[in-house]
Amino acid sequence: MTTLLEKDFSPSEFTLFSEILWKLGSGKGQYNLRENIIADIAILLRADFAASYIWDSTRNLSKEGVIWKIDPKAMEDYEHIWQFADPITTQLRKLQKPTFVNEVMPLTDLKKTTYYNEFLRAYGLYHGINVYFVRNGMDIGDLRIWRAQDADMFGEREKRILNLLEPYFTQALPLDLSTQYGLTPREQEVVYLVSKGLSDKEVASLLGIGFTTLRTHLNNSMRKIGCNNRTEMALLIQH
Amino acid sequence: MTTLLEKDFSPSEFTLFSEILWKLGSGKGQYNLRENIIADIAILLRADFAASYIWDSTRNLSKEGVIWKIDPKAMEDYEHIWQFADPITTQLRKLQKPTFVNEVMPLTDLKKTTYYNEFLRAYGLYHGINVYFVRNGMDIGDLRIWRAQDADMFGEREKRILNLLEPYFTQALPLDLSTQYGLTPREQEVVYLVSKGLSDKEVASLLGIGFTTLRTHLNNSMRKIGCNNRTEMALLIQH
DNA sequence: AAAGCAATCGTCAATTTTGAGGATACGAAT
DNA sequence: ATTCGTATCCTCAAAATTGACGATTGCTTT
Repeated sequence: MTTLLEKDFSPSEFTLFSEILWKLGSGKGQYNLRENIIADIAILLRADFAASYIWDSTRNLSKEGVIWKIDPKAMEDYEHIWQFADPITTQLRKLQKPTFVNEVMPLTDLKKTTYYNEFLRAYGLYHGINVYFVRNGMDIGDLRIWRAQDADMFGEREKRILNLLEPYFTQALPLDLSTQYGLTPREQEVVYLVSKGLSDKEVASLLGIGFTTLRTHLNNSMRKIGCNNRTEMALLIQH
Repeated sequence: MTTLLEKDFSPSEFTLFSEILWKLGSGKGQYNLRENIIADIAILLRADFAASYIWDSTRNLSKEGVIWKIDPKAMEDYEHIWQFADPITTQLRKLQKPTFVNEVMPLTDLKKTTYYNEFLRAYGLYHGINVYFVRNGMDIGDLRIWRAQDADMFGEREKRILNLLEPYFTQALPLDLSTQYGLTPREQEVVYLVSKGLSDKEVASLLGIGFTTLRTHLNNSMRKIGCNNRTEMALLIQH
């Protein structure tokens, strides 16, 4: 484990760091963990913008974006258009450790790309540091942190922090029920609600579908996940 | 939340602190959390001895002791004899915040007691700092940290650390099913196994009791705990 | 046009879980 | 000696869960 330096944190940053570790520990496997933590991470890294995606290896694309101080339109644009012309993410992902964007492509080269001129620059994303989390060979989420043009570049401090947090994230990020078990969107909703302790009838009425439909989804889900009963499933999903 | 000072930690202590927060978060509700964490806490507080008990308010005594570098005989003596002649614990518990032993009784006074001369001194427990964790008005566990006679007294550093950790502990320590819900020993076993995802039949055969007996225990437990179904119970127990 | 997938609804039967009673035996406490 | 709590077992019934099928619709991909 990388050792942080004492000067890496101000007292309030130290508290923030404690809170992040707490959230990563106690929110382990929690569905909206990335939403809950992205702002803290960004502030701790003294960043101006932050995003987090999950890589869907079956469809070869980034999905389920979570953003902080980034224009929601940017996320939409990225998910629909720009990720397919993104010249840096593929390489950054391969490294599987905190990496500056300029380590995989010098800024001078990046500036020549349409991706930079029409996407990154348009939304003020200038200095970048990314990290991709992998568990059992499966991508389970990433962090893409940016600073504005007038800010300093990210430095070793930010790498040290992300290195330290990396194993915590890797353990804490929830399974992606879609890519891990091949659950359809509807099946995921069903599994999520059942795993909260609701009865079949309650879930069916919550989702506004028939009881028999719910039973079909739940049967298929349990078979895919490989659980013998709903309690096992709840423990697996909620950790 | 108390803010730690940068100088409170060496780099390795900082790492240790991170690990403690991680354990408190990820081991939330875990049965043997105190065993898992007491050594880390003691080392972080630069202590020589450490113990942790749970207060049973129905019987008015400390139980389920967990110790670090303390003679097991000391724990036995304390649980059976000395806790009933302990002049400091009651007062320390009332304060419900990290407190030095000499804040509730000056060392000169303490030294006049049999408790000191025949118990504390016999086992080398000289400078003490205690903290008692309370959730929903229920005692859920404590920390009793000691240094030897030749060591320095605990100081504000240790108070700051314990103050910071206090809310984490309060959330992380498991419920005591006996004192919190009045579960009998057998009911606790049943609840624990059912909450692991086992079926009624499996639990019955594991415990070597009849199915109907198990059903009785489980019915009584669920009523006492106030859960609507076993999934809810599993989530509550296992977090 | 055909095949495949997701979401919906259905039946039928077996199994498990939950609820509401009551009963006996044993040991500890009053 | 009686009460109390714990553990054990019982019946009967209702409700919920699980398993194994099939079937339709609409949408996407080939």
